[in-house]
Amino acid sequence: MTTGVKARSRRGGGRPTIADVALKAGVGAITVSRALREPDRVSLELRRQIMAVVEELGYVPDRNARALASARADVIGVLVPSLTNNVFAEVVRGIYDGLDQSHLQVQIGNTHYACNAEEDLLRIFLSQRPSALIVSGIDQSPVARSLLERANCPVVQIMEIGPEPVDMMIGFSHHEGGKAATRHLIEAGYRRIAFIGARMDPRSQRRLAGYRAAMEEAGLFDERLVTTTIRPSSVSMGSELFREAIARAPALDAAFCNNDDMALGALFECHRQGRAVPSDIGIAGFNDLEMMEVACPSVTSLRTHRYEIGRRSIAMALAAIAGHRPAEAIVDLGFELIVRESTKR
Amino acid sequence: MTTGVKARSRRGGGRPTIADVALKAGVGAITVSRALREPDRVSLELRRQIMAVVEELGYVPDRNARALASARADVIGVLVPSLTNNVFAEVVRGIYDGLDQSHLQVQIGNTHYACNAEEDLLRIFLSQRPSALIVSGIDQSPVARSLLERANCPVVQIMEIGPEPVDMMIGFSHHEGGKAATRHLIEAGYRRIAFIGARMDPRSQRRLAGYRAAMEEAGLFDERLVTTTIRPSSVSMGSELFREAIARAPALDAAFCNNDDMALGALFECHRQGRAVPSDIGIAGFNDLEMMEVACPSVTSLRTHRYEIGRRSIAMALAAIAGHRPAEAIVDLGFELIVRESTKR
DNA sequence: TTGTACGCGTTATCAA
DNA sequence: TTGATAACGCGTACAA
Repeated sequence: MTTGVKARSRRGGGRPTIADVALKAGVGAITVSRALREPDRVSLELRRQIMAVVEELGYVPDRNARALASARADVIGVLVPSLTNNVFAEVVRGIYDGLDQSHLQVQIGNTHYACNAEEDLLRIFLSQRPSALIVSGIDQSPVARSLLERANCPVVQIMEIGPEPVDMMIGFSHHEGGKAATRHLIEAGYRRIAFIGARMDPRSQRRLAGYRAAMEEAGLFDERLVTTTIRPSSVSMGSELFREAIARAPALDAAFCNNDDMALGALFECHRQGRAVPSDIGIAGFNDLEMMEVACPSVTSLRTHRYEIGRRSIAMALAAIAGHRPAEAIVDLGFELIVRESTKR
Repeated sequence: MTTGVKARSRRGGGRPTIADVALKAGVGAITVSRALREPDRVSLELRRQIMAVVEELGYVPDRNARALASARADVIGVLVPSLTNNVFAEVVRGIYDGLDQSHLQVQIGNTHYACNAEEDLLRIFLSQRPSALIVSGIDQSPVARSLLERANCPVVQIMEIGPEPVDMMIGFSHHEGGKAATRHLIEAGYRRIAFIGARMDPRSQRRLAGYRAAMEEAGLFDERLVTTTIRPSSVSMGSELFREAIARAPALDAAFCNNDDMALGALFECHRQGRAVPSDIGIAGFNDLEMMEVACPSVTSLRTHRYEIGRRSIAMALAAIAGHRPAEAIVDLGFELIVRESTKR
């Protein structure tokens, strides 16, 4: 017997180990390891032999042992502020799709829009030595940012772009988006255009800033047109804030909502109050969820490429893991204004 | 020196290890380990001493090493068929909330409603030796079921209940739900009640069966009233299938939709076609998403306790991990019919 | 291309 | 209550 392999007695639950496979295949453990991870470096004959034994024994590599030995877990940590928010649900879908047949796994962390939760999750992720990290937004706390900078793995910030990436970035400008939607309402002939926003996380704040810039540019800005809350956004919150907005500014003739759920709520509220959309009130949303197209009337919205962001963020991470730095560290995917019935005055 | 601890040179990235802490605190490595995991078994004095060093060095236990040594990862694997589906997004939210301050982590796997993906993900999860598994539905493939039975950890099946749990179960009867919603439409005076369903996964199939049972019971069943597709459900698909349904059965006077997105799509389509809801057409959905309440008209739906399911499934898993088997292996959370304007004829 | 020796950081076991 | 020793299962470094 030329191999020094021996099957030891087990502490754990009898699962076959690499040593069992090696023994049965008559090769060294390391050859089994290579046959699985870098098949090209093992002769065809041995490889086949090994794979047969792997099948026969139902051998599955132990990820924990692998991670310990290589000081790197085959995990990509993903931090999102919400999973019930359709937008992030689609980002996550893009991430899973972009992963495709990679051997890596995604681990989702939900920060609930709280930066201390973000720091905690980051620490937990880092304790696993992830292969890469994907985080939402660009407003990390100083602590979180410092953790990311010392993460010793590729980092992709998604959904937004800004001047100082930790590493890589892919998203779009929420400020420009807010400005574009507002300008469209102005060009459509609306004048008393309200901003309605819930949650008001940093991205919504920037949309509001874009709205404000466009309104001031046109000499139309009025504080009373802005109605916001930090409470979570939802369809019913859209209805509620629309009622508030009308109370504050009875003459308003349009509403730019910080997302599509809110826009839908505003639309329903208009129905209920007998206000015609778009003739009495124009409505524009943000993100362009699938239902905006089919609503009655259909709702103007700013399409954001969130699925694409998810997909490409993973691609960037995988490339970086493989050692290929992207030509551009910052990718602006932009947005697209989709004009529909709700703003055709 | 009474301790045999020595700090070795590092291959990994210089993170402090338990040996560093032990050395500095003048104790054995195992004592540090215990101080962190079972503080009660370490004297107060040593514990304080150790914790101070932990703080000072910023020591974080390596999860991979811990998992390897204990043959158990502090991970709960969760398998859901979708994340963009609001229902599962809320289940997942409940799961995260139920986890609370537990040291365990959740790892989400998305099966995309495909049972081969379920098997693959199960294998990946099992290769980590998870502390527990939570899986959606009760229709696992024989292979998946066998993997679960040999998983050697608590298993919770969620969203449905059935006769033969792998281990534990929490959910409700989709058959009864479908029956209850349909009976309500019948009692409200509707006769030509269509069933409109997309995706038609096993749970939707059972809703359909419940619909059929109620219709046959009332002598109202007609094949032509059923319109389904395996394509994914969405608001626009609701509109599309409603048009199909009307083409197949022009005299239909109500629609029971297999979920709320579909119901909303049907509602919008009625608006577009000038059909009054609820007088011309009654509409009922399933799940009772938040927006059903605020839609115009508000939409009748069957409220399901999906957040609660997530929350309690984790509680059951945590209890089982701690060795406390529940009194009842099967928990039926039921549902609640919420009657609103859309079916008030 | 293949194998040997050893380290990865922690916990289980058993002894003190 | 505490510690020495030996796993845990695999990958790295280096040698053959």
